[in-house]
Amino acid sequence: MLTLQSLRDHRDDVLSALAKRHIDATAMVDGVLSKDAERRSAQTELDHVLSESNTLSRQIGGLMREGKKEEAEAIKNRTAGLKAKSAELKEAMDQAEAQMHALLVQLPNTPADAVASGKTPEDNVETYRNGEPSPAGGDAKPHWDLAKELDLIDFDLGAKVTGGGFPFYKGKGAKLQRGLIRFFLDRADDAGYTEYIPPLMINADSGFGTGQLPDKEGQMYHMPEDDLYMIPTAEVPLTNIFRDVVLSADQLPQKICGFTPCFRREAGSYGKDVRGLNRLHQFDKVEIVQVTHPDESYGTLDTMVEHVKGLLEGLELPYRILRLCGGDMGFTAAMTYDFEVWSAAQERWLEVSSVSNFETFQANRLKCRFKDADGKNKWVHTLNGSALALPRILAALMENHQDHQGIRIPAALVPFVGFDRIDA
RNA sequence: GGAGGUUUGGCAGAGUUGGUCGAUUGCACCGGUCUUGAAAACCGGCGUGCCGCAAGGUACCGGGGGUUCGAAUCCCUCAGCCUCCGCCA
Repeated sequence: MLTLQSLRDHRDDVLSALAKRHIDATAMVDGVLSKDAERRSAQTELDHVLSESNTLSRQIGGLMREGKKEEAEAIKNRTAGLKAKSAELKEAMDQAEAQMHALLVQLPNTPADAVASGKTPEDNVETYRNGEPSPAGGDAKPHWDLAKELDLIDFDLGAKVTGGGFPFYKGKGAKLQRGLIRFFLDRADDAGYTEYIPPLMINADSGFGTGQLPDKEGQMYHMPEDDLYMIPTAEVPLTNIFRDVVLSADQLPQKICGFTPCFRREAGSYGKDVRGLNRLHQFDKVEIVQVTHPDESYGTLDTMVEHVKGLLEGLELPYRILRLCGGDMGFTAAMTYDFEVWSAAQERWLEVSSVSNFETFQANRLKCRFKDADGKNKWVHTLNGSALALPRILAALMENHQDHQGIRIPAALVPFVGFDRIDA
């Protein structure tokens, strides 16, 4: 959530930044500001009334102790009006505050300066490319065919046992999955990230902290009995570690990572984009998260991008990096780099990672601050990235490293999976 | 799931016959005196949000609600933690 302070101090800058998302937030921002002004004036008045009634209460206390009951009673009568008045003002203040908050949570993050204006994925800016997308090879097979022929993944069985989008991985398919997880975790460990195994369900407060709630509850599986949500990404439990926390400056940066399954309802998805491993309700992912000093976050974003590059190069996959334009960026991000791997068999780019800086947007929701050199508590910056999500990587490995006999395992991965080929 | 206990500022830990308690004290931390330097000792400071140019005011003693002129202290409710019992991987 944007900080109230930023709206108060830099209203016009906020509006022009949000314009890069192609939304006109003028009405909402001005609504926030007017509700805020309303709240403040109610509070000022309320504080005066409370001050007066506190004074009277103290007088009554004094008189009671001295046994001057009648004088005390006389003062008591004067408090009734103050009480009614303060209740009224409190109500007005709370209401203005609630209305202000309701508007504020609807505003997406302001894109960073370097983020391009733009509406669609076509407006994203390619910042790096490694390897060239090969032309469609005539006999390159999509991973869903390979998965069946080599008996690595059983989609139908998943559909029977659970439903569409919940595949079974089996045999070498399962081992490949397990090896990839270890490969990603070991690389994160080497890069200094502390590994966590977090809970797979989160409460509503955590959902709010990272921005899934309100409004996006439809994307998460919800257990109404206990009012818990299945995590859509490890970002949620990992980042919420820092909810309601004040860090000391020397505790920054915090670098943590974790492997979890992720659960997404993906309501509204359809068509070829959801074929095979392209879009699942349950998938595995290793997530990296950093909490940094505000001055450091963009440097950190770059190091996280470099980390993911290293993973893809280890897997020998052709990829490109896009800096998302305002219109294509998620609600909570100030800047996002997407990694896409080329699949000749599907003749398209597959998004395999997303690395973002949220600046203070999540910190403000999480109430995560650090104590600065001047002794003041200030918002931290939070960042995260997939490093990496499994299914599309698996798809890309199968599709890019297929030959006529089967699938070749890249050298860097062999120690983790225990074999160097998958053949029929 | 049942019974009981408990929840106070970074930590420890007072305060529950309601009344100058936002809160004693110790530790930690910051500044100063002393010292060649450090330690010790001594002096001072030391929670957070909001309103206010400031002085200052106001709110917060797990969350929410209530009683009262007045609540950390009483009542209701929810949650966390601990102990015992039950059930169970």
